[in-house]
Amino acid sequence: MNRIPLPSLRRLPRYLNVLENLQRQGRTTVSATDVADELDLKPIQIRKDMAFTGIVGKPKVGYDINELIDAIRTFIGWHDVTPCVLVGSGSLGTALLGYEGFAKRNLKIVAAFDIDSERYGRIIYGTPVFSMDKLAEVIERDNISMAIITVPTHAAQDVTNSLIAVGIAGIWNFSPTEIQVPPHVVVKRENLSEGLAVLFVKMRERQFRSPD
Amino acid sequence: MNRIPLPSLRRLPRYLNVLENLQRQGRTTVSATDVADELDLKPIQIRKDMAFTGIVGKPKVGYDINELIDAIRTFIGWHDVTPCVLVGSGSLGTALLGYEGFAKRNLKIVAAFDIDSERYGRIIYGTPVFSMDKLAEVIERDNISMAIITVPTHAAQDVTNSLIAVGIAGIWNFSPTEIQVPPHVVVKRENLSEGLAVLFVKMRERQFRSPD
DNA sequence: TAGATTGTTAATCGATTAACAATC
DNA sequence: TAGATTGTTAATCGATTAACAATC
Repeated sequence: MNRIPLPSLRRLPRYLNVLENLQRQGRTTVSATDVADELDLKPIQIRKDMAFTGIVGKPKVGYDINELIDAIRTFIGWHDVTPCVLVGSGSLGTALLGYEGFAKRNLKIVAAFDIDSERYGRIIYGTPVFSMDKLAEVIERDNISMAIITVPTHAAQDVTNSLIAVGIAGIWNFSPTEIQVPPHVVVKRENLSEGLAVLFVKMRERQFRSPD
Repeated sequence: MNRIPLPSLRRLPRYLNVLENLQRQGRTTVSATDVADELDLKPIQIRKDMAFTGIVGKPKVGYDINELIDAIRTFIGWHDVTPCVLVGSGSLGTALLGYEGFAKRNLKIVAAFDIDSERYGRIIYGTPVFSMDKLAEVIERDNISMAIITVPTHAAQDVTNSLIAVGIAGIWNFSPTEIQVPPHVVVKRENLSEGLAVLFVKMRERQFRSPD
């Protein structure tokens, strides 16, 4: 199977949400049309996307809902617990520490870090906050390969460098800065202003065009 | 000029960040190559994207940096102040109320709302929190057309319905739920699990492939 | 059995990249 | 002036959609 297209990959978690809702309602099978209706997409797109997870459906019946959920979770890597650290325990960092959705996806923030002595030593939503000089120790101890960055712009590159120095392989970057990393490190940007721009322009376009 | 492609639109705020940095350093002109190097993109893509904002550059010289910043900000709609409301003053809502980046883009959260009587009546980072039954009053008073939703999953659709009832045109949805809206309302989802899925799969792919 | 739904192969659509003439 | 950079037109690439045979 080929590498999954990025747009398809982004849709998988949405499918998962829909499927989990249906599962909770007691459904045992689901067709591409069922999912498509829920998300305003076309059934053919759902079938194509699902195929990347390796799931095989049954003509006339659809997909076994448990199998399908399992296939998506396995494909994304949400079946095993992934430990990670969070750097920057400000308001956004705190919000992420308290975000219940991560547990459902088996993401476990084992430790947070901050330079501010007012902040380290505390426990936020069950996660201990350490001073920055404990970073290497904790990451090595728990064999962590992923980090979340929620520090202010001016600190982002320094924090990134520290993380790279201790061997982090993936960074989820919530700071509104383009961090520079070597080619073997994966970065996912999460830049609020991108979403805001999309919303603004879509709203303007909606004003002047017929809604399709 | 045609409608801007979504990927191009998402890149504009990234260009803006780079340009503002260069402007702060005293630069007066910038070439597509300069921006491309900063973001690991190709110059031709930057030129194509910039053209959508209506900016015209000078061969050999590049773009006037002030003009270019202005063109992007005007195109997105970040030149005028946009007032909005935020519904759900939990940890994520609080983080957004404290996010300094919005001021730079002229987004002004004029009021927050919550059903919890422990929360309304307070002021968070300068923004007053009201009870939900004040929603219509505030939105009409300040002529608000945009809302941010940061409520838990189970409340998202109810809140959406209330917002639509009072005439909201655009919703920035941070709750991990697919909300249903009539066709004239624009929604921008901001679903953390999509980003997480992308990061996970990219990290796995990086392990098994040569880094290009 | 008949028809609904899958998965595959082909066609279309849209975004990115390349080529190059125009020009400050 | 010469060469670096723009903007346009064409080519390529990749994702979405359509068509349809296979089948539970």
